[in-house]
Amino acid sequence: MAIFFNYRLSTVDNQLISFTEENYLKIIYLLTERYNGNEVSTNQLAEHTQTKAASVSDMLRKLAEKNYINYRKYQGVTLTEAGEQIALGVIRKHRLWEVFLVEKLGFGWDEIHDIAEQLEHIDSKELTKRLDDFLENPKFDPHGDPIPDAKGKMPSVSYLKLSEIPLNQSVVMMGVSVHSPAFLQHLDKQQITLGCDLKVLEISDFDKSYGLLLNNDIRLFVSNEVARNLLVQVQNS
Amino acid sequence: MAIFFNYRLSTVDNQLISFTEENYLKIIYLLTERYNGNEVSTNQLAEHTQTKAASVSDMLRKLAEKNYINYRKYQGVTLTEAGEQIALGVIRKHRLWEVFLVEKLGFGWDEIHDIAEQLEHIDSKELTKRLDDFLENPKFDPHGDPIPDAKGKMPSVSYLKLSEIPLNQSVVMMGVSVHSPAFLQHLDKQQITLGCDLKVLEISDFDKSYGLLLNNDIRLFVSNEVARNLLVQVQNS
DNA sequence: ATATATTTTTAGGTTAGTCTAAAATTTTGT
DNA sequence: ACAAAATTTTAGACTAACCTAAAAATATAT
Repeated sequence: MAIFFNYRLSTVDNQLISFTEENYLKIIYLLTERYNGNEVSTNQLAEHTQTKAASVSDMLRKLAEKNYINYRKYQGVTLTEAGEQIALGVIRKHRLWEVFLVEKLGFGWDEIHDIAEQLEHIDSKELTKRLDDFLENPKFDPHGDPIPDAKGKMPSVSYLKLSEIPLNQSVVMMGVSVHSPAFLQHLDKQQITLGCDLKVLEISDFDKSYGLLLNNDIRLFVSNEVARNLLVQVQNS
Repeated sequence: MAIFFNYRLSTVDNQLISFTEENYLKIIYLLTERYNGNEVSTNQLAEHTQTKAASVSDMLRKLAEKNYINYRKYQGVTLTEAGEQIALGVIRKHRLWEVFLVEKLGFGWDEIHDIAEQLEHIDSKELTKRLDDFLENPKFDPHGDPIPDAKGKMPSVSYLKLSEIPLNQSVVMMGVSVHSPAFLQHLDKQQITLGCDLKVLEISDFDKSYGLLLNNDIRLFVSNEVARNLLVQVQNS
């Protein structure tokens, strides 16, 4: 009765949990967050897990049995406290490894997602702790996403979309709501980086694109789609 | 037909290969090395994979079909060139991550094995390359084992057991042939570390234990078993 | 040299996580 | 408000990797 190395003990309840289960819980957390706490649907999960709805249904039954999710048939799911703790543990590891990849190994922010998807499942409390210290306890990952703390608490952030900011209001770029390499590389090309200063000077009547002032210096236009996926904060005095 | 994340493309032949298959190939490599190129038996593999002989037989059939091993029923196995390349890739990652854990995160050499067993399966050529550079291209891991190069070549080393060294011959401690935490901690307590100087002053008639001079300074006795598992090299002039 | 012991393989079964096809439920549009 | 469309679940199958029990092959010991 060998215990496979893709099974590990959850820190929450000492049950065995697999890579696959961890992945589902992580995705449920992120989708719940994205849709303001609403239930996540089977089809959404199928899309994000790259499987079929039927497979998701099976897994939801299993996760519900283990009390990681609240599940009423046909009504979508939310995480229980136990499920959320597991999800946050995985997300913490994912984001810490992303910091490692960028800060220590010199990867670009567009290259790290797939590697972090693997590293997030490495199971060692001590490793996570030491990695966190080695990185000097970062609070945000290279995309500006907050890193949950060791106790399983996600810091709350209050970012706004650039598209919601009034004209001529100076803001700081804090994050992105899309992580695709194409989007991130597109930002790189225009030197839009985390921490840069942005000001919306105009919104074009023609195509709703945004005329920006970057770092009080450079004028450029970005598409409406870009503006909706840039997360910013008003200058803290 | 989702492709699981515990399957990845082998660099050798573009076939899909699982964690489990990688593990078998790694273990076959290490056992073949330990027993001077002799075939590895089903029972040996069962012991090291923590499974039953019947399960090993199944896997051997599968690995033989994929041409990773040379397998004649009842006669044990050796690796093919393709199998060896995969094994060396895994061992390279294992040993690089061990260096990382000790040199960058401050783990003890007795604490790293289980974590490296997980990290060795992370699949990213670029990550391995950058990690290697970050660690300044180490040639040996924290136990003194040589690290295969990126081309899949294992450096040859010529270590001798301390138990094979003539009396009063000064040698340098280069490695250990057992990696158990208990053994490594035992060495720590006596300050026997990689790179230290050793000289056998006497072998006790009473219990065949070894009287040593450590760093031309400290006298101590170690058991015969310890002496047989210390790998050393005669001072290179 | 042959009987006995050991090792290895085969046969038949289990579980996790996937699939397709069909049935059940919910949502949408008029 | 009900028919049609969309979503979700169930039923039945498949594969990888494991298991136990039994059969086959090899090694050992007198």
